[in-house]
Amino acid sequence: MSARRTPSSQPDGARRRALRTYVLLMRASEAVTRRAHAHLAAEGLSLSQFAVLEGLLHLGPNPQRVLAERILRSPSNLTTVVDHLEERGLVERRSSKEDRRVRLLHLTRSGRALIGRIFPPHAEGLRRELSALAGREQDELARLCRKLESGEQDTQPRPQP
Amino acid sequence: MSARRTPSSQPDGARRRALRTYVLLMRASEAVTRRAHAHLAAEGLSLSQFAVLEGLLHLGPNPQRVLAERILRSPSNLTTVVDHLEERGLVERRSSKEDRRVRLLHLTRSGRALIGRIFPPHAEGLRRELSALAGREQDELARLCRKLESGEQDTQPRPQP
DNA sequence: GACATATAATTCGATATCGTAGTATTCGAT
DNA sequence: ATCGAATACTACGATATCGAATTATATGTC
Repeated sequence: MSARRTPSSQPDGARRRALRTYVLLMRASEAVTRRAHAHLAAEGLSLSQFAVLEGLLHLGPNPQRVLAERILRSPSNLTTVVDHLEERGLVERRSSKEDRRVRLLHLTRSGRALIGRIFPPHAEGLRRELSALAGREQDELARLCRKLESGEQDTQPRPQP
Repeated sequence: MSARRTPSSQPDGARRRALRTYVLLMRASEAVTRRAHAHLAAEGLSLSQFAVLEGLLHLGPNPQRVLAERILRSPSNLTTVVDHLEERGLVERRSSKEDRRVRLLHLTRSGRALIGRIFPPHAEGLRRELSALAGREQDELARLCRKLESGEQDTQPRPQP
């Protein structure tokens, strides 16, 4: 490969564009997150607490590690979050018989009732937020986000001067 | 009830699409953020501390309120973050003469040196992250994110049964 | 079977983060 | 000039969040 594909040697323009795109990505995700989760305060649930309950609702009982990965938080954070959920009687830790290192998280009856009650309006709120985009735009956004997350980059690591 | 514009009565499909799009949006923004800010640990800077320094570098001295809005954090959080930056001698609070409620934040000499040193490689790291997308794709992502942030929604607030 | 390594969860210490309440100051209406 | 509302910041208490170290258990190698 030799033919330059773009009128390159504009690393500065590329940086500016990347910076602008990144700022907008952050603002969008934070704005949607805040608006979509405003209703949680009324239940005394944090975002992470809600996400754990939601995960258990849709995945069934699972080790904390799995939930941590799903909600993009560290294992030590999950310990804290689950402590609080357990104090409120919304989840239970049960030791796994197959692997005794693992504590399987279960929804209690009351936890299931809570998340069952608040998840549908939550999903509706997200639908309303995302309705700023047409269906095709949402799909395009999803496609671009997948590429960004997987992070297949430009392999050339910049020429060292 | 009038002419239906889409083969509607598929609120569930719309919800599922919104949920999927939202999850991917969050995963992309968190993945890029984590990778792009990994270098901050070496400087002992948190993401917010870095963002405040960066804001001061590019905006000049400003009230904490302005920085708080810029980095999407609460005023009370800014107090904490600035406390730590001030302890390290990276920023200074100076009372404004025009409005004595305001504490203008300034970079100190050492703060300016630090952010001046680490910002360029940071911008380069972001460029590399975003290079997973072509320039036009970045612009399209930016456009979609702007629409999402401003949040012009479907005005119809769902029929109340 | 013993042992090094890997994994799941916890503990600990530090900072982040928010909401509420409080203080100082400014602004607007009278 | 005064007073009520708004604004900028801080104080405080609670939870979130992380990284590093720790404990318990599992797994692979010899």
